[in-house]
Amino acid sequence: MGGKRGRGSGGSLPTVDMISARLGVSKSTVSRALKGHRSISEKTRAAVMAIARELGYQPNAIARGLVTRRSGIIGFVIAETENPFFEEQLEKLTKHVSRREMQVLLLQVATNGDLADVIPSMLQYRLDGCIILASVPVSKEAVATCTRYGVPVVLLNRTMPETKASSVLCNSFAGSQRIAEFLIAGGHSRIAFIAGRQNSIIAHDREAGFRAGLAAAGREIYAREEGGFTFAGGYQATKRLLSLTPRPDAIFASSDIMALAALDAIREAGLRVPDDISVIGFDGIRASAWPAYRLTTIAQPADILFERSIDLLTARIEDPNRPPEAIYVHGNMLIRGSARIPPGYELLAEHLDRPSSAENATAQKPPDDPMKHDAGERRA
Amino acid sequence: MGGKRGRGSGGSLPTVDMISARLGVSKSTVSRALKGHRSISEKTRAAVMAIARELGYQPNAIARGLVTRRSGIIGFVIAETENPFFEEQLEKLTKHVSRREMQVLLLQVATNGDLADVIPSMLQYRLDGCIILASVPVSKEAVATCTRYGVPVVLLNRTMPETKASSVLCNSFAGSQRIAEFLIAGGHSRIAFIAGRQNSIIAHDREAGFRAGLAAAGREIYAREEGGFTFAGGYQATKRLLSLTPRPDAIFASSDIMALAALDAIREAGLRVPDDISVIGFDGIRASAWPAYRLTTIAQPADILFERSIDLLTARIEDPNRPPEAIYVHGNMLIRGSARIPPGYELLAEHLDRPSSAENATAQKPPDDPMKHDAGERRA
DNA sequence: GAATTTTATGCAATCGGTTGCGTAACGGGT
DNA sequence: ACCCGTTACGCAACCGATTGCATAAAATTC
Repeated sequence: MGGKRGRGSGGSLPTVDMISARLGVSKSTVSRALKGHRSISEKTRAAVMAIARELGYQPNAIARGLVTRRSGIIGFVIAETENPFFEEQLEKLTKHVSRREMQVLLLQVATNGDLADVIPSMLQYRLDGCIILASVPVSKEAVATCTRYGVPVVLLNRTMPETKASSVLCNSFAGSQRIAEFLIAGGHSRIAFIAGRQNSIIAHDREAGFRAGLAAAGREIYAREEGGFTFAGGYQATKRLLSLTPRPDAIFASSDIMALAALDAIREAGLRVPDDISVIGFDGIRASAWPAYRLTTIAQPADILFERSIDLLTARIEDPNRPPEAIYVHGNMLIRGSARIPPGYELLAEHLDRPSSAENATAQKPPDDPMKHDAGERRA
Repeated sequence: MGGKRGRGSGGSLPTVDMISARLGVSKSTVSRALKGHRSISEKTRAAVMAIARELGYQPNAIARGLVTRRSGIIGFVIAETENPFFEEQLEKLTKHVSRREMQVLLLQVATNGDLADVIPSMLQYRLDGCIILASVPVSKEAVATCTRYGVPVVLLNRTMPETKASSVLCNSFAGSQRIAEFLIAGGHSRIAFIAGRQNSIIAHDREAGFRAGLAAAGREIYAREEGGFTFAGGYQATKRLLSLTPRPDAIFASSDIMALAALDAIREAGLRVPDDISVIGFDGIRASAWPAYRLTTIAQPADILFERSIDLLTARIEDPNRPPEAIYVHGNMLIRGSARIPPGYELLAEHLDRPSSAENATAQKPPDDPMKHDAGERRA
C-alpha cells in the first residue's frame, strides 16, 4: 500500500530505486547485482537479492525494453483462416518461446489483408522478431519493411528468396513424393489429387512433389480437384472425384483437413476405405488419429519447426547481419488404416512411425489411447 | 540513413524528437498534436501529421507504456492441455482485442503448474489485464496476487467468488439441463453421463445441471463414467458404458471431444447412432459438424464470451475499483443427427440452431458446406 | 610505504514518450 | 490604452530500468 499513484487500487510494484534506497546503495549497483554482474561483491549481491525477494521485485520489462531496445517479445502472426494444425500446436510454440525467456504476442491478419496490416503493431511494440504462418497473406514489401526496421522474420512452410526472411519448412515436396511412392507401391492405378489454395507455396510444393513422385514411376495424376485447404472444399472436391468413371482408387488430399472430408464423402457414397479407395493426407492433425478416420498421413514435426524457428530468430537478433537461411525438416509418415498398405510396408510401418532422427510430432499419448496401434490396422 | 545506433542493420524508427526538430516545435507539441489534443492549432497539427506520415512514424508503445502505466497488452492464459474449443476460437479473441487497439500476449501454464507460474511475466510486462481459460490450474492466491498488483482478471467458464476476478461463462448448468430434457423427450430410458476432469468447475456444473434436468422429470443418471475431457478418456469411458447390461440408450458426454470419442467407440462396437444409442456433447467444436459425427451439442458462443471478457477487462482497467461481476451467456443447441430427435423438436430444430438473441457461434459457413443441413438429418 | 592494479560502487545520461504548469501572443470589451 | 480570458505552445520532470565512465577503497607489487 502506498505507492504514490500505483495502478488504481492495486499496490504499485517495487522498483530498483526502492531496493537501492532500502539498502543505501545506488540504482546501478542494484541493477548490476540483480543480473549477476561480476563487478559486484558477493556480499552486496546477496543483500540486494534478499531485499528483492522480500519486496517481491519484478523488473519492469517495459522500462528495460526502452533502454536495451529489446522488447523480449516475438510476434506470432496467424491468419484469420482456420488452420487446425498450427492451432493445435500453439502450446509447443509457447513452450519453446518461454524456455528462451521471451514472450509471444499474437497478431492476426484478415483473409483479404496482408502482413502489412500488422506491421504498425510490430513496430510500436518493437518486437524482437516474428514467426509467420504459411496461411498468412504476405507481400514481399511487407516482409522487407519488417527486416528493414530491424524485425527479423521467420516464415513457416514458405520461402521468399527476394527478401531477408529466413524459413523453416516441413519438406512438402519430399513428403508428397513419398506418398506417391507409397500409393504406387500399394498397387493403385487411378490416383487422384486434391490441391490446396492456389498461389500458396505449400500447395504448390505438395502438388509438385506428388507429381514428381508419380513421374518417377512413369505415372501421372489421374484426376485433380481443388479443395482450398478447407473441410468443405475437400468434401466437394471428393464428390466430384467420385463421380468420375472409372472412379479413382486412391486420393491424396494435400492437407489432413481435406483428407478427413474426403473420407466422409467416400463413406457417404457407400464406399469402403481402403478396399474401394485409399486416402492419404498431409499434416498430422489430431483428428487424423481418431478411429473414425485413422488417416494415413505425413505429420509435420511441429516441435522441431518451432524450435528451429526460434533458433533462427534468436540468432538473427544476436547478429542482425546474419544471412537468411532456410531449414527443411522431414515429416514422419504415419501409416494407419485409410490407405492400402503395400507389401513390405507392414514391417516398416512401426519403424516409419517413429523415426529416431527426430522426435515424433504426435508423441505423447495417454497409455490407454484408442489411437495407439498406429500401424497395421487395415479396417477403417 | 543514420539513426546513430539503430537496431542492428535496420534503420531506427523516427521519434517524436525527430519530428519536433524537423518542424522546429517542442516534443510536447508533437506529442499532443499526434493524439489530437485540442489545445493544438489546426495548422501545426496538420504539419506534424504530415511529417509523421512522411517519416513513417510509429509511436513507441514501450516508451509510452512506461509513463502511462498502460502496456496496452492483455494476457491470454492457456493450459498445456489440449482444449480444442478455445484453440479454434483464438482468432475471434484476437479480432476483438485488436478492435480495442490492444494486443494479446500468450501465456501458458503447465498441467501440473499454477497460474502463479506466469505471474512474473504478467507483472514484468505490466499487462493491463488477463483472460484465463477454464482449463488452466488456478489458485485463489494467484488470482489475488494478480488483482492486488493491478492486473484485472477475467475467468472464462469459471467463477471464484472469494477473489476480485470477474467471470464470463457459458451457462453449463442450464445447457446441460436442456440436454437432459431433450433426451427425456426423446424417450430414452437409460441415460448415461460421461464426466469431465474432477475438481473442474465446468465439469461440476455440467453434471449438476444434467442431474437437475433429469431430476425435474423424476429421473436420474443410469450410469456415470469419467472421461477427463479428453478423447482417449471419453473413448474408454464409453467402452465401459457399453459393457453394461442393459446397455445405456443415451449418453451425454460433457464435452464434444469426449462425445466424438463416444461415437467412435459406439461405431466400433457395431452399434448404430441414434437408433441404438443417442449421443450428445457440449461445446460446439468444429469437428462436431463433420459428417462422420454430426453431433448434437450445445455450442458455446465464443464470440460473445470473448467480447464480454474484453468488455469486463476494459471496464476494470478504466475503473480499477469496479466490483467484479459474472456474466452468463447461453449456448445454442445444435440439433444434428447423433441423438434421437423428440417429436416436436423437428420443427424447433431450425429455430434452436440460430437463436435471434445471440449470434451463432458457428455461424459463417461456406456456401457449399456439407454441414449446412444442421437439423433433421437422422443418419449418422 | 609508495605506486599500481584490481575490485566495487556511484553519477548521470539515456531510451522515447507524456503531462502539469507556466507563459507569450492574441483578440475582444470598455 | 488597459485589463482579461483564451489559445497555442514550451519547459522540464518523470516513468524504471541500463550502462559508460569516473572514482573510492582494497589488494597487490616492488
